[in-house]
Order: sequence, then C-alpha cells, then structure tokens
Amino acid sequence: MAVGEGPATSAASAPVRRSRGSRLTADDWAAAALEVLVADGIAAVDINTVCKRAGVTRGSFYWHFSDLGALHAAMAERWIAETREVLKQLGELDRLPAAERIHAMTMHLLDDSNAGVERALREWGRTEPTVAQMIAEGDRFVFSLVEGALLELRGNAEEARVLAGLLVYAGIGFAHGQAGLPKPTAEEIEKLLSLVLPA
Amino acid sequence: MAVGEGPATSAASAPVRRSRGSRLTADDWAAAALEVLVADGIAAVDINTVCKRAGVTRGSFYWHFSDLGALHAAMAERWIAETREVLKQLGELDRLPAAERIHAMTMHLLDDSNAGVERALREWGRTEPTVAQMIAEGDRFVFSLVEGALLELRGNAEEARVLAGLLVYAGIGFAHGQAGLPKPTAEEIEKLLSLVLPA
DNA sequence: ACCTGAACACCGTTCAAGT
DNA sequence: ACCTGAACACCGTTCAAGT
Repeated sequence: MAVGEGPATSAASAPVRRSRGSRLTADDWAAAALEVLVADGIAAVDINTVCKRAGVTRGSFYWHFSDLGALHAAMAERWIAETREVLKQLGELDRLPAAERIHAMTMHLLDDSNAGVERALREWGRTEPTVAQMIAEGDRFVFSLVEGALLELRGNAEEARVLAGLLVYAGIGFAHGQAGLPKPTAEEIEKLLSLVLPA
Repeated sequence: MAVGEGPATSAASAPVRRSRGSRLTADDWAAAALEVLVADGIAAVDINTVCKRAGVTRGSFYWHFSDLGALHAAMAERWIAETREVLKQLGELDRLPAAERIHAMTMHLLDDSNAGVERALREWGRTEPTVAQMIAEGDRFVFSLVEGALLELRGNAEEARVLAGLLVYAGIGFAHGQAGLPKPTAEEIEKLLSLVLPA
C-alpha cells in the first residue's frame, strides 16, 4: 500500500485539538503522538503518521522539535506528570494503613492500560538520555512511596529500603511484559504481600 | 563520513571466523552480529555494519536470512543456549545448599557483562515474536530453577512459586537497567536474601 | 511565527547476474 | 550453493520559500 493515497490509516478520529489559537503547540504534538502510540503501538509513532494525525506536513514538525528524540521527551514528560499525579493521590491516602497503600499501587501497576506507553518510554529511554532521565525520576518517586510505606510497617530502615528495591524492580520487570511467566493472579498478589509485609 | 570509504569503523578485529569451509554459515552470521552488539551496542547492529564485520556484501545476507528479524532470532537462539548452559551448571551444583544456588544465580545476574545483550534481545522481542518466544522460554527456565530452590528451602509450594515470581520479575527489571535506582550492593543482596529465604 | 513542499542521505530489501 | 552490485522504497532531516 502506497503512502500518499488509499483510505484512512487506522481509525483516525478528529484531526487533533489545538490548545490555543489555530496553530499547533508543542504539547498538542505530544498529545497527538501519545494518541498514536496508544492506538497503534510504538511502531506507528513515526513522523509521517504523527504529522498526519496532527494535520500538517513534516516540515512543520521540525519547527517545533529538533528531532524525533525531542518529541519522545515531550511525550515522556506529559505521561510521567500524569502518572505522578495518580500515584500521589494513591499515596496521599495517608489515612489508609501503609499495607493498603502498597496494595493500591500494586493494583495500579497490574492494570495494563498503561503498560503499553510505559514500555515504549522505557525503550526510547535506552537511546535517548532525556527520556531516560525522566523515567529514572519517576522510578525514584515510586521507590520513595513504597519505601515510606514499608518503613511504617517494619520500623527497620534497611529492611524497608532493600525490600522496596525488590518490589520496585519487580514492578519494572513486570511492566516490561513479555516475560513468559504467567501474569500473577489477584490471590497470588495477596499471598505475596502477606509474605513480604509483616503479617 | 561516507559509507564506503574512510578508516576502520570501530576497532574491528579479524574479519570473522568461518566455521566450515570458506563460505559463511548462518551461525557465523549470528556470531558476527553478537560481536558487533557487544562491542558497539544495539544501534550498531544494522545490515551494513554486520556485513562489513562478516566481510561480504549486503546481498549475501539475504541469501542466509529472510530479513533482519531472522538474524535477531538467530542471535537470540545462540545467546540463550549459552546462558542456559551457564545456569544449568550453577543449578546442577546440587550438592550446594539451595540458598547458595540462588545466591550464585543472583550474582550471575548482577554481572553486567551480559546485561547489554540481554537488554537488546528483550527489545527485539517486543516486535519479533520468534525472539519473544525464546526469551519467554529462557525466563521460564530461570523461574523453574529459582522455584525449585525455594521449595527446598521453604517446603511450601505456593510460597515458593509466588516468591520465585517476585525474584525473577525483579531480575528482569534489573536486567533492563536504566531504572534510576542505585544498583544494589553485595551487602544489600545478602540482606535481601536473608529476608526472603528463611533465616 | 508557523507552515509547505521539494530535496537529500541513509537503510532495509529485492533481484538479475556472476562463480 | 553462495555471493556481488545495482536498484528501489521508505523514513528522518534540511531548507528555501510562502503567509
């Protein structure tokens, strides 16, 4: 199938909202690209497709971004800010006992509606330092939440730190998917947390 | 810098051994590509570079492989077979107590001379089902070793299964690197295992 | 300031032709 | 059976020109 012709590529909906005025802003681009990523996967996030989604030509893209990596960075920034908000809300349930906070975060992780974006960002982070930096920041934030909860539960700082590392690394491994291991069931998660947190 | 001219790209050593006769075998290609990967990273594993390393032209490549994905699969096969051998030897130290077997496997994981290849394969696995399948098989193998050791230690099958999952997922997460968390020290590993395995 | 459209380099893939 | 070398399509990037 040729590029310029033929019917709509994927079920492209409205040609992207423009946040202010009729011109595009960098954040509009990030939003458009994120939509493409969620809808059609990482392979679809190329300049042609994103430009089509945004309703402009390729040259326009390079007025907003220096290269593809800069777009990826913008996407990462947007995504991680959103995730941070969600986690902060989960974490700010300070009235909830620590065990339930960890439980809530675990469940959020298992929800795979985010997993696709998460994986794509980590993949780009491998070659693009700016993206890697943002991911690292996000990981440390999650770690701090888990560590804090574990400290409440166990009292011992070293145990809390070491176990938090184990849980967060496991979460990252799980987020990467394609592990060949069966996705743990809710009951297995319960069992696991009952082993790692004190009874 | 143009493609066909200029001084040696990277410190390319001998132009690849040919395992039988003067013609190339598919496994020679995989070996050459693995060398490129280890030496210059995932971005360097393109057809031009690998062909240069193998000392032939691009057309030759397509006589041996249908496309780049097929090469990746061959690399994965070679690599996973080697890893399996190493782990089997670690695992077959049956006279060693189970705790020390897990300890040995953990240390093998922390050794980052393998980490680069590991990451690249998982990345390719995301788009290439053949590679993904092999990785999945490798992960299940590791899981079975860890689960077996934990069963010996704990007696309880469900605990062994659940904790093995946690450890293996954490290993995968760690292998992906770029987590933003500090690499655990040897002492922290000791502490961690003393918490997860029974004292 | 923001966008178009044509150009270029690079890389994966194909294929007819050689030995 | 195995390899060469030229061709083609595709995609990231640049840039002069438009409004």
